[in-house]
Amino acid sequence: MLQKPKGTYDIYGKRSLMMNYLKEVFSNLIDKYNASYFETPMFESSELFHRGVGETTDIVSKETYDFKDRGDRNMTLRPEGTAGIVRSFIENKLYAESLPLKAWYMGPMFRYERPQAGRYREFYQIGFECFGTYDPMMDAETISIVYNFFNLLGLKGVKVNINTLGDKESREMYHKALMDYFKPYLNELCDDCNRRFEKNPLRILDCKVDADNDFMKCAPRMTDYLNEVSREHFSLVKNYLDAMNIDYEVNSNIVRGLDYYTHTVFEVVADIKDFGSQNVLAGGGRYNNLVENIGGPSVPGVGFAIGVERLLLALEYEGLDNIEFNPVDVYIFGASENEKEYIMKLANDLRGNGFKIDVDYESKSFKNNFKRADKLNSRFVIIIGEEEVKTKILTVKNNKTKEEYKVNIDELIKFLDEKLGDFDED
RNA sequence: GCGGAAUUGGUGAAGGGGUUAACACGGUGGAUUGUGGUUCCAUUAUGCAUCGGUUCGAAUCCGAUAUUCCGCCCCA
Repeated sequence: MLQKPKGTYDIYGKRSLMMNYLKEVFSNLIDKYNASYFETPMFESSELFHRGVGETTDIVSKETYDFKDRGDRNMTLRPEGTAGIVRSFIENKLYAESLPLKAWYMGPMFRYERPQAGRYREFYQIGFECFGTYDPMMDAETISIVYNFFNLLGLKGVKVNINTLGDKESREMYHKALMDYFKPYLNELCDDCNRRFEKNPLRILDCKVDADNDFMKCAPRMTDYLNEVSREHFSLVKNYLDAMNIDYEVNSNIVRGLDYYTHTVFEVVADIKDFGSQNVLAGGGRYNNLVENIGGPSVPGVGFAIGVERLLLALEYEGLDNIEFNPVDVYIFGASENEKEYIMKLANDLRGNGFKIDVDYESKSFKNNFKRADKLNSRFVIIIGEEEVKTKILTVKNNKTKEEYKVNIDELIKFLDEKLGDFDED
């Protein structure tokens, strides 16, 4: 049998309800921040990601879906959302408008990885980016959006971990200090860390293999290498988070795997046992050089991305996924084949007036139809027979209370409006 | 990219070489040709991820492949 590609999944049933629900909740929330919705292509020129995400990152060096199109152009399925939004920001010259500009998106991303629970090759992210301000207020606001979103969903035990990478100058100084420090210990470090030493010595700090070594505990700390500007920035971010009563912890091991971050970086983690690394529900940070690196003017940015599948897992784990299909307002069936025309017209009119209608297409038995009405959770059932067509008095049955009403066809819409109101109060 | 475990219907699953693949839920039809949700009856995998091999005989043993899950790496 043909099956879906490894690491992908189909969206239908409860999952589609949940995803629509998440998008709606987020959309409502983010509107309060005056952000606008973006959709950018799922594939872009490969160069964009090489320049944006970073040539040396794992994501670009070994996880992208690359292909040549029929015009022999190098294309890449987007592995994350930020680069595309930045490209759009530059290409549409949005920097010429009044800044800051806030953007949000939700869509599929693609990474060629070994799948696991909460980790797919095609996966969805909800993301946010803000361009045009260096002010730490925006760092704090960005974090607060994720925090508030998760709270809105009812998620408990959400933790915000923050760190600072400092500006370019601080980062280079720290980089050098780490290399100097670890150099003598190179043969004591694990193979992975030996690779990290060249590429990104920061990552050695959160290595699980070497964590117990004594020399790890005395390693130089970022905070000691921050220049005045970086230190001030970070301390203001913390002040603003405090002002909003957001719980956070400074965790100097948060480094992030994307090259573009400067200053604030953060992760929002769930507290679920056996989730392991999948506990990281969202991550983000500030990127003051990215827009320029991609070929735009020097405009700073901050943003985050939420992993939808992981969020869904966390919601399910905490029992916050009790969502059901909206019930049908009215189920209509006929006593015989002869009423089909009448039913088509009636259903069409009612749908046009905003009611959710389903009907019997197969002229099945009464029993069958009532069973179906129950299955659809239909609030009302209307049975059409010769008598009803002739007298224009319809039999409308409340499917919960079993009460039957005789309603003139002209009064039907008013009747349903009133009676359906009762249901909403439950 | 590396290491490990798993895979039986629409779903949850039992069976670990001997011929009708248990049980439960769900689906469909009926008992009940203008009134259902209970109950009862019937039906629902010539099929056990796929392809090969061993065997008189394979869901069961062996091999390869695919997928899923777990750990590592990395990330959302």
